[in-house]
Amino acid sequence: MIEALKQNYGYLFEPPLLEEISRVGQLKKVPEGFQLMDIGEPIKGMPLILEGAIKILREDEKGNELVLYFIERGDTCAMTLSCCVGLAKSEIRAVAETDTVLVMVPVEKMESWMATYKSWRQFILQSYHDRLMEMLDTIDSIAFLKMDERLLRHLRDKAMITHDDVIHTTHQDIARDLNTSRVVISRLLKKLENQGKIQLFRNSIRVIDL
Amino acid sequence: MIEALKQNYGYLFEPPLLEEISRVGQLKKVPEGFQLMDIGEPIKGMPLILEGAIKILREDEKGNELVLYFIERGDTCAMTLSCCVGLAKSEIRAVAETDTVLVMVPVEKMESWMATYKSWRQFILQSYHDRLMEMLDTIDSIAFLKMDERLLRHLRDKAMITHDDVIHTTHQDIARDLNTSRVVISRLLKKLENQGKIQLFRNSIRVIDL
DNA sequence: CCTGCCATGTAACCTTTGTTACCGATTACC
DNA sequence: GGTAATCGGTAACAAAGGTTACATGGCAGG
Repeated sequence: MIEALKQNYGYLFEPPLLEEISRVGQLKKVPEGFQLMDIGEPIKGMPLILEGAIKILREDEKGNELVLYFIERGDTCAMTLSCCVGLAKSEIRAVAETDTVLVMVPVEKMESWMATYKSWRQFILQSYHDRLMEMLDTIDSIAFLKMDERLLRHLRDKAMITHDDVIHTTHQDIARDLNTSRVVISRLLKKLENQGKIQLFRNSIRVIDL
Repeated sequence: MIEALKQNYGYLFEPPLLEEISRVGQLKKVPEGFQLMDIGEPIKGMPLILEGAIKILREDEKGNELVLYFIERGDTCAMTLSCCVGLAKSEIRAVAETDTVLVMVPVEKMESWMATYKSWRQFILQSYHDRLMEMLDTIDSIAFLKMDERLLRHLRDKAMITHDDVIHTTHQDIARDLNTSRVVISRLLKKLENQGKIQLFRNSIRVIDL
């Protein structure tokens, strides 16, 4: 584990911190689709991603969902940090977007490392910053964009995250991610295909206009 | 200034920190409507609010606006913190919602106080947490609610912030805050009035259903 | 007191998005 | 191979929200 940590976080953390992380952290490998955390669940630990990507979702009382953003290798989930400060239950759902390897760090360490390690402090602040900016992006999308542009943006994000211009998904799944209906997504996808921006297949979509 | 600081932040900060703030901070009184910060502007300092309230807005390239949230006495703007970490320019606009008194702290102090004062560290983390939660609220509103519910929520927020169930504003202003058109707002306000939830006057609205 | 601006109300119409229904094609599974 | 479930295309319609246009009435400033 220490090697993988060094590889992904070596440029961020000083050696003693890396060592501490590898001592108290718990390595976890999860398959695509695995739910790492749900709304209302108590926060057990804080994830440091070594490989893969995680999709962060919000849900309302009626079960409507919305993707907030993705986190990738080198990232952590600021929402988790955040919950350690205030209430101890999660406000979001986290689902592995691809097969993912991560280290879970117990939440108790957070505060103490904040005092001890400057690099940890900076990492936490940087994470908060990154997540706030992603939230702003999300707000921009849903507040200012029409569904077709949101859809294209979502497809680009997914292509980016998986490092693959072919996205393996269904119209129904996309509809859930964007909190709309399958029919709307099919309609708009067909339009985007006619505009030459994507290419449609059964169970997959190629993004041309990246 | 030190008295006002003590009154609003005394329960948060230890005396030496309060003293440092009052030494390096700059007291500022601004009238309602005053623009404290704009998008793209470099961040000069970090505001600690002593009295009043500030409206935080987002704008896209086409000039469409959207209110993100309000900050009040005892709050600071995490977006400002955030910008100190990454880029030094603001992603948001800040406008005084009421007459407001605040202390501007130079951004250089942020990092050093983080190492020195535990209470500062906790305050910063708590602020980040609060702001993330407000952003989640905003996302919930625009993603899951219809315009009439968003409108009612906005009116309640404004009433809360000003501690007054009579809101002094115009339909046009509300439309700008919610990124929609005046006609839509007038239509929905009339509907809310017919439902007995509000009462309409020229240049003001009384919120009944708080 | 007159004039012009601003705030509001309302009608008519259009666009975008959501809903329901039904179809054929593909795939998984027995 | 047959059958049920899933996936995607499409039509028809409904609802929400955005746009344009115009009327009324208050109010400020001359």
